Amino acid sequence: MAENALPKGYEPRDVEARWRAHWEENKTFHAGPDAPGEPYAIVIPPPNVTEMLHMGHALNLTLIDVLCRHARQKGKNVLWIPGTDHAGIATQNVVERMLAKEGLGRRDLGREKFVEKVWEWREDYGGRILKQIRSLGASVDWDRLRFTMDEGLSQAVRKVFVSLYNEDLIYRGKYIINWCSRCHTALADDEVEHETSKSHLWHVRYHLSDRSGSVVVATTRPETIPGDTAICVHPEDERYTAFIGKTARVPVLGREIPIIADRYVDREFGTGALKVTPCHDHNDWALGKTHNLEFLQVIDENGIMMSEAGTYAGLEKMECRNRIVADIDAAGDMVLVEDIEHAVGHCYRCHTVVEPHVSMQWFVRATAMAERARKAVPENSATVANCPDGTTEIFPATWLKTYYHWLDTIRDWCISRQIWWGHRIPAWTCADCGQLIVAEEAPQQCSACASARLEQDEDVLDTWFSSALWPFSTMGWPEQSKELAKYYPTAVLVTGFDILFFWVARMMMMGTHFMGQVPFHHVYLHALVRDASGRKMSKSLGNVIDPLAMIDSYGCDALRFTLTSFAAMGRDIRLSEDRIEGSRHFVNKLWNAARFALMNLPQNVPPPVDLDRVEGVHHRWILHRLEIAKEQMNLALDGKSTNAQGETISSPTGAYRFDEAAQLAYKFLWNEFCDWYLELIKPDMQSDATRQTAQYVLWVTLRELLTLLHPMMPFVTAEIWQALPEGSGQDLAREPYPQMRPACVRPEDASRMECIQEVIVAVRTIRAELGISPSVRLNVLLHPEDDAQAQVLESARQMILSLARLESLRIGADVQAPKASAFHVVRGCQVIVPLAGAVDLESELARLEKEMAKLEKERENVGRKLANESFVQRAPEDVVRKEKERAAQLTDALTKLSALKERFSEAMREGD
RNA sequence: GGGCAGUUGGCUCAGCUGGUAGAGCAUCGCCUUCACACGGCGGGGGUCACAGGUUCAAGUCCUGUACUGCCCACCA
Repeated sequence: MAENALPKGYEPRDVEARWRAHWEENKTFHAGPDAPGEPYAIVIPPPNVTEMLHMGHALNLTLIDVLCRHARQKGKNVLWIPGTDHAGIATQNVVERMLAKEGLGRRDLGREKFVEKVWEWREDYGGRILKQIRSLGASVDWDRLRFTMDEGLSQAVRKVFVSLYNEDLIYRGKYIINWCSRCHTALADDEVEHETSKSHLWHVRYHLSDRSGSVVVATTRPETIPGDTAICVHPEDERYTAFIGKTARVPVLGREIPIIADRYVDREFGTGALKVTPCHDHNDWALGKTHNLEFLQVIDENGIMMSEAGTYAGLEKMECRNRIVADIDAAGDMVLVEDIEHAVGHCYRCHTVVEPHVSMQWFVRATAMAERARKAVPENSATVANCPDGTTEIFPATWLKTYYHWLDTIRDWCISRQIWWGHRIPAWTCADCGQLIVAEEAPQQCSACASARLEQDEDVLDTWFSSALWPFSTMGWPEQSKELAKYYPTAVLVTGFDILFFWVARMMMMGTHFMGQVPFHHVYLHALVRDASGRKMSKSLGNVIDPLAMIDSYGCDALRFTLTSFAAMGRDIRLSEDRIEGSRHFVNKLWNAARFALMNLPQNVPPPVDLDRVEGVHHRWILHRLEIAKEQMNLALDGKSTNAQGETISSPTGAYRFDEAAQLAYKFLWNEFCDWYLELIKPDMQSDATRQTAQYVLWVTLRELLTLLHPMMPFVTAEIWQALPEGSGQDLAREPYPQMRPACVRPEDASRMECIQEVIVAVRTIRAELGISPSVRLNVLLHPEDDAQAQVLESARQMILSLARLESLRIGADVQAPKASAFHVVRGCQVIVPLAGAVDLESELARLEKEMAKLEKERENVGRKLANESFVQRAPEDVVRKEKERAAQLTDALTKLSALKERFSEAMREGD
């Protein structure tokens, strides 16, 4: 025995720290366009610099890492670009909060100073998330770390802005947008989250100016009444047709407004009459435009009533609401106050209620770009031919419709933000002549009047504007870099479905427009991580499971394995700590299996034996199972594999089946390698005649098994690998995927081994159910079905003796079962366990009867099927054949068992 | 109002092209067997949400219902 040894317990903390450092120092994951291999690139979904690592990141990074490490094993040229997002509003909020503690506001500092502060903050804290990415073992290329505000990426942003402007795809204008009065900025439509909340529908009477009558309108926002510039009714609504063209007076304020008609009005809702406030409602804005109404702004960007609101000027809007409701009520014009539930928009960053607000903003004209992005994701392979930009496939395909729908109904994208942290809009206005100049670099003088008094636009761009360029801006665009030539389009984008619109769709739009090529071939959308009862993890609920704490308690591999095994497509992940603990047990199992192997392996590489012709049914079996595992792992991750005949086969369930990959690894390691193979070779290790073969097969199997597991659990596998003979000092992360060994695929041998296993299980079952102590060594008789089976069992004599814990084993057609024996029939082989006096015969009889009843029931089912003529006629031949075989098998087993039971009953009678 | 998922043992989930219901955890019994008690061996536990339909055969395909969750949406 060798002195190879691993410590008794696996200590993830030390091991992980060592490998993390090793991989980084050796630049193991550095990639470059000149290296060989088919390109395989992935860009990280850049976390916000402000963020701390949460389970969503952990899942995302783990899945990407599994793909990257697997692709590297397959000899691909793998580039994984890491980076972070400047996250405009979020980061500005964080720094503002920090300043607030010192009693400072951003305006106290001024723009320049404030932005400086943010950069300082980023210097101090921006590295946190990067460190946390490291702790997960993500195999990114750290030499290519990017930040959306890097000079290179900022240049890309300016270039894109200017090009789109010159193509008339970016324009500036005064429009109604979503305004967050807390963040003090415009928001894009999808940055507004709608939530239903309880409110009231106020029915307010508006008197006609000519005193001929009144119209009651229903509103959810009485505070906007001062901004009313019309009342709108449906043109065919008999209740109101007489009023159309007349004027009415705004309650309390008394201003005169027209009554107009538009088919937009829903006659069923409220009173069927609508007050129109063009400056404070999106719909009313549109109505105001078509009907050429007055635009009257009464609420300012801080949510305070403006001078146009008359007596209400200066009030906060909610206060105004209360006052105006009271005043209308006092005037006797509040007809009804209804309780309703309706959707109210909130800021996705700070959750403040969003106010429709009219202001000068920049927009991207989205329709044409959206159409191109849509076309690049064909519905089926038939339409692939018509895709000049290449194609992107979305996994799981259930998201396809959602993607289409969003692009089909897209509206122009508001890209300007009234904050200071971000890419400042490259547009200047001439203070003298008002000329607008859009340019990549600051112009020296006005292009129209040559004035030098140019003022840059105050706004910055939406954060998603720069992240939309991420797949190519990180590779050096607008330079025609070697990276772009080699790695673009990237292989796959892995991200959560929650940013399908924010990010994925916009990358598709920008990628197709500027590169003429989709940014990625595949999009894999993973689930959200929830808590054990399905709730979203949030600090306020206190149900957050911190990945770093989990890594600390259970090890990174345990966390990674848990996330991988949970990542079934199209389903949210309900994570609980005991699942992670369960995975730690798995990691530990591997560790201990490796310890056992090392105790039994020589110091050096064991002398090879010819695996294609290796003796020993258990060796042949494990090698067969190993081949299957290799194939299955490919199928699960790539969706395709090469089989023993060298043909390409594809998985019916497609690629990115992380859950399948994990389960496969789990079963192979635990249920096959540990439960059976390691036990089976223990006797081999005791004898010079068998040791060498066992050592070699063990060594090969363990090495390949480690390779298969490595993408999911890189640390523990790397640690074991370097302790193995020939692994010492080497890095598993650089090891290729094990070659297929077609000659080792031998289903007949696997079947023989299964027969042996079933015999062993039969003895164990008898022992357990009859309460025979494991320490009692049994004498067992086997009466095989035929000579071939006899030979198989004979060859496995040592294994059966060992695993079933036997004193002696007799195999033969001539064995005579003592009357007082326990029985089982396995594949036609009678398994006979003679019972010593101490055993309770009654319980054996009960056990036997239970067993027979089970078989009897099954035989009935099968019999019924075969008796059904239409089954025999219509079912496929091999299904019928299988059923017939099964029937014969059951009959045989029952015949044998009832004969044995007869003898057994005799024994009991004699015993009495 | 539209769209999309989900509903399988106590819990969390697999189940591909329809052919005798699986796993992990939990549970019960036995076991300190020289890799592992973070372990070993064996057992118990499911009318696959409900109702129809297609089929020789349905957890698996079709239709409908119920419940849960998510996304989208400018009915004030």
